This record gives sequence, structure tokens and C-alpha cells, in this order.
Amino acid sequence: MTPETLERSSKWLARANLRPTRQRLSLATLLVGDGQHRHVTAEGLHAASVAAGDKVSLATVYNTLRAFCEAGLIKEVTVDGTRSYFDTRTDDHPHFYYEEDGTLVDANAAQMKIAALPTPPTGYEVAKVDVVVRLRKRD
Amino acid sequence: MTPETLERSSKWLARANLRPTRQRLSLATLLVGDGQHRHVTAEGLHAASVAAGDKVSLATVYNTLRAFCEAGLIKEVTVDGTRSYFDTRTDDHPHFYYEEDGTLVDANAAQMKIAALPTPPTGYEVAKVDVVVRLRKRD
DNA sequence: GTATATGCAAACCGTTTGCATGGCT
DNA sequence: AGCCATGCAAACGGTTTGCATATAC
Repeated sequence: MTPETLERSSKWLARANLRPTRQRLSLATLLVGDGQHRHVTAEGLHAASVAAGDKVSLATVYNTLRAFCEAGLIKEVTVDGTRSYFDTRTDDHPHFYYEEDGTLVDANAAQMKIAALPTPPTGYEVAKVDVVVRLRKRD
Repeated sequence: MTPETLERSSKWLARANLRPTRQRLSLATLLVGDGQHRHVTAEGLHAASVAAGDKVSLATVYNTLRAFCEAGLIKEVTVDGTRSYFDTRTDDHPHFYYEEDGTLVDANAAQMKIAALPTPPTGYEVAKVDVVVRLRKRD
């Protein structure tokens, strides 16, 4: 791990006033260590941390992902009823979901033009707009 | 129940070559008996069937909703990781999701203009585009 | 008569929680 | 020292499944 990787992860945690514990640093590094955006599931992130040689319990992965979420560092994306996905990019943007293997990736937001949004009922405001483009293999 | 209600439900099942059992007719009637579109959860539909005096087991509600889905009579909508929603309207259209109570309703599709969609990667085609506008109470 | 649908209860699986231990400041 | 994070295992809740019974055709 390069020094920049560690520093980026530390600052990311510091930004949200989260104590830089070994486990959080490990997960933060896996999430944003290289400055790229990522979409992970709890199981997937846990597997990655084990593969990286860091010992983090599955429960801690869940608790930590939730903590990151509440701190606004990541966002949950609902695309599959059976799994939760977390996105390191926190602004509203469209996603591609590969039905074949359950992979989630960012779609090019610039290509997505929502000219008009349905008017929210009175008394309500838009919290978030989720756009998921589900993809299947072309035959 | 009016005769039209029963006939509509029967034809709806017949359209998909599904045997008109008592349970299926009951659920079909609750879903499309009045010709309106509906968004239900398995638990909600089960409660409705019990309230209507029809005895249908929860397992059968699940199996039946799945069967209706596979037959193309309804579509599953993923908006909440903890529950599955089913929509009697089967074309792509935007939804309003009330975070406060988990209600799902159709948004006015005419007001929703997607001028451009992100280009799918080569080898893949768009299976479905889910648009969920999450609403929160305005303070 | 044969294939299929139903009901029950148990299994399932991702996620959450209680509580004792350990680490950060 | 005090508060907070971690880990384990048990609990949880929605959904699925195996199997015996009942129903449609």
C-alpha cells in the first residue's frame, strides 16, 4: 500500500469524524484507497478484506458500512431485493445493473438526460431519484 | 363481487394459461378485479385476502405472485431491500416511493421525460429501466 | 386418472443485535 | 479512565422449499 493510499483513507474517515481503527482503515482503503468509485455488497467487501489479509468480522463490515452511510461517506443503492449495495459516489446518478451476475456499475451520467421529473405530491419533496438500467446479455 | 369483476379476473388468469383455482381467483380479483392498477407486497395481499374472507396461505400468496410474475401478468419492483413489491402494470414507468410509510404508487409517466439513456455496453441490451422517485415529507 | 396447486412447518439467507472484550483518545 | 468499536453467536424477518393432501382438467 502506498503512503497516498493510507492518507486518502485516513482523511476520508477524518472527514466524518470516524475513529481510524484498524478495521475501518482496512475497509476504507478497500473502498476509496485508489481514489476510484466502487459498488460493493457487505459479503463482497468482507471477502475482499479477508483476501487482503485483514481480519474483519462480517458483523463489523455490516456495522461499518452502516456507519459510513450515516456519516454520508457512501450511499446505499437498492437494486436487488436480496442484497444491499453500497456506492462510494454519493450524488444522484444512474446505474447499470448486470442481471447475469449481479454486478453494479455507474452509467455515464452525462448521457442520461431527465428533461422533466414527475411533480411530487404537495407536502412532499424529492429525497432521491434512483435510476437503474437493468442489462441482459444480447443473444 | 359483481359479475364483471369475476369475469375480468378469470380472463386475466386465462390469458396466461393459469388454472382458475379458488385461491388464484381470489388474489386475481384483489389485484385487478376493478380494473385499476395496484402495487402490493406479499404480506399486504395476504392480509387483504384474509380481510376479504378468502382463506389463502401466505406461502400460496408468495407462490402465486411468483407464478403471475413468470406469466408476465405482473412485475416485481425493487424499491426496498426488505420487501418485494408487485405491480399490476407491466410496462416501464416511474414510481413514487413514500419513505415515511413504504407506499408505492405510479408517477405520471407523461411528466417523465428521459431524453437520452446511457449507452449499454456492447453485447448487452436494456432489459428494464427502473425509475424510483423517493419522497420525504416536506418540513 | 394425472398433473398441478395448496398448506403447513421447517429451512434459508442476508442482515441485525446483545453482550462481553478490546482499542482509541 | 471512559467511551466507543469489535467479534461472536444467537435472533430476526421476509421468502423459499419439501412433502403430504386436495383440486382442476
